[in-house]
Amino acid sequence: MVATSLTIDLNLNPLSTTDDTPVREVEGFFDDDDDNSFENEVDDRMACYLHRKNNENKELKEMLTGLMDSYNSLNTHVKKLMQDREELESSPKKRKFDETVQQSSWKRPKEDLPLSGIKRVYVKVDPSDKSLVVKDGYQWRKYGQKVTRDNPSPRAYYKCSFAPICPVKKKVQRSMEDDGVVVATYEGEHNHRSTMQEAAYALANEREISSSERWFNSPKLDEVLLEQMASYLSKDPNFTSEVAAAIFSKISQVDFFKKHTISYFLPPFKHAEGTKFQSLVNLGQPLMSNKHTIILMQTSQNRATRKFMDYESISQAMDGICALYERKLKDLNPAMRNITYDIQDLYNYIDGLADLSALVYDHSIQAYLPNDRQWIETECSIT
DNA sequence: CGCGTTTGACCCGCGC
DNA sequence: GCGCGGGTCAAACGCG
Repeated sequence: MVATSLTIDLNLNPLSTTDDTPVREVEGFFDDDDDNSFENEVDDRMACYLHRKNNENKELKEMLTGLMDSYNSLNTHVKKLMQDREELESSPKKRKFDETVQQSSWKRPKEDLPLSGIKRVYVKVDPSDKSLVVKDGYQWRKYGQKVTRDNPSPRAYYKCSFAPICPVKKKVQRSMEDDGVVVATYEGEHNHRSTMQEAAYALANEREISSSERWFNSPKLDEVLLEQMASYLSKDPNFTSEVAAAIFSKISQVDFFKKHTISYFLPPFKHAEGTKFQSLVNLGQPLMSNKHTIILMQTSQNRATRKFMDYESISQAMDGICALYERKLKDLNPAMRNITYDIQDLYNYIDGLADLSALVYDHSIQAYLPNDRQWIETECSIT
């Protein structure tokens, strides 16, 4: 399993992580029998590299567990506050009314909600926005609106757009206590994925299948996903837990030997609106002391040869470029068992590309800064 | 023209 | 049985 993962999934060229010499040995080209000391050295480096990745993965898991704990405690606290507030504000006269209507699903006490498959969600909204729309990742069809006796604000009734296949309904009404809060009550469980989950699954599948390379003209799932996450996270506190849970569950499934771990699920992309999402992303920063780097490459004049790769650090990006060059060498010289090259050969390869640039994430300004091929060549010589 | 929203009519359960 | 109130239906409406 380990060996398989290394062979198939690692594009990092671990050999180079501690290699200061400009002369490189192309991976897989040395003979199995003729250089055991070199192999041992490689094994050591592999083990060291894997150990580092393992530790990194542990840190990621700890971070996400911490995130979940923080969220859960905060959620509990908020629920308690809301409950206290409701109890405080209900007068003896009103209490009689509440006791009556509690028999309906709408006024059922929160403690009973989980038991009856009813979930209530408080969502912060713009007080001037009267639309009663709560974005939660699912598509809804409004089928009614009523003014209720206890609340001057109308109550909107929605069915899941997959009805009658999906039985879920929701009611949305502005909170009586706070004009800036709407209360969404959900009945039933969806028997399908949300649009958010669809995007996440598609993204995860795409990543697992295509590894590190993607075409420019592929669907912009990242952007869709990020926009949706940002939107939902900024409006629906419950969705935060779902996203966090989804991320945690996905991370747990990812083989830690694969290089695409947290950077794939929490890429440090800047988002103009998603402040809450941004804060979630920032939680990953201690693990992102490396600068996330995107390599943009066009190997020939044909625009179809455009592609991009992303890496967790500049050095890994440089390794990625070297690995591409080494693959090209291997393709050009299939009969040769050993191929060596020096840094000038690599420069020639870089210069021969139709286009090459690197976008390096700068944490201080939370944006990517472009770098030309001259800069890449310099970095290659350092790495 | 299709699809989602609006809105008045209707249904139903509950309390009196 | 009647009235009340929440929930649902479906025709009308409006928008892209």
